[in-house]
Amino acid sequence: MTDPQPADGAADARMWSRLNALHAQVESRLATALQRRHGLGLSEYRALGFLAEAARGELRMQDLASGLGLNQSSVTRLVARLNEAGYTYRDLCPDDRRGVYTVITEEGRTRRREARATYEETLTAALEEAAGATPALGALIAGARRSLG
Amino acid sequence: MTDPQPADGAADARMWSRLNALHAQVESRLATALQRRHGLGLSEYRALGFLAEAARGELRMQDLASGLGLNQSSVTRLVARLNEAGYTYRDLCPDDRRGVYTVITEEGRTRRREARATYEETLTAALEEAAGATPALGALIAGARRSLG
DNA sequence: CATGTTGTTGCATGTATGTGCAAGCTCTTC
DNA sequence: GAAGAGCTTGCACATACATGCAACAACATG
Repeated sequence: MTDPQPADGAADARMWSRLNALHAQVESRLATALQRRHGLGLSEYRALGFLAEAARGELRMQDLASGLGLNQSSVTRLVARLNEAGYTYRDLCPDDRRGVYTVITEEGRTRRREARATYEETLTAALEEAAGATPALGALIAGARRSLG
Repeated sequence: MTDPQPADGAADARMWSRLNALHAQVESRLATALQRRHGLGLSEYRALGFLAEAARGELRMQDLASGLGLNQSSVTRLVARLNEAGYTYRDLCPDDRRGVYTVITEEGRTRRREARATYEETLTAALEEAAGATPALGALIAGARRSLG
């Protein structure tokens, strides 16, 4: 089929600008809610999520980095914060002593479970609000739910 | 009409995660391209865009801040960088001496015009690539172009 | 084999930048 | 003046980039 809306630089820029505004607004609300209600940063919450869903609750730094879209040094410090909070601990890789596993603790799982409710409620509310405020965004969000939900 | 994909926390979270990955990847490519080819940060490029399209090429700090999604202090420093580069200059508000206008210079407009090509090409390329790599993202991007382009 | 060489991988650390928050300064308004 | 608005500055933090170190891998040489 022919593309009904072919790629166009200026149009893409306008579209991306809108998407950007939506992204910034939603992420900001998520960050504020998590920080205020659970003392967790957004990257920290997402890291706990990845760990909680990984096999045996552990991941190597590198896998965490790619999952979070952060670079390796950021993850080093992120995990240091999680360790200090008691949500994770380090475990050496037995077969490759260069490797380090970060393992989520029970306390970490609990924290994540609690925060998850906040995250999902805030997210849905923020999306609904944005959709209500701007019809075009409403269409976009509905489409995203259809294709990515 | 009934909503074909009603709001659902877990589904929204999955959707947002995907959107997030797309956002991070595209923004990162834009930032790298602008920095390497024009020595401009993403916020700086966007600030030049807002200024270039504003009436008389000038905006108050506050308006710039809300347009960029940054707070006042960040804009103070952002504008300081643009001023140092010669892309903007300050102009006092004649009727309210608390206010400060940031005005784009000819050099700033030129820089922005040059960088705009890079920005739009990189953006379209990144979107096409993401769309090609993940069918669901392709559908989302097509939908976004339809509703926001 | 054993050993040395070279290059790569996984992570940590130093440094710089961009940003947010809170306090402060100047100016306006009442 | 007192209160508030607009902007700047001091400080703290999260992140990116460059570098360093230790462990591994592949290969050559004896």
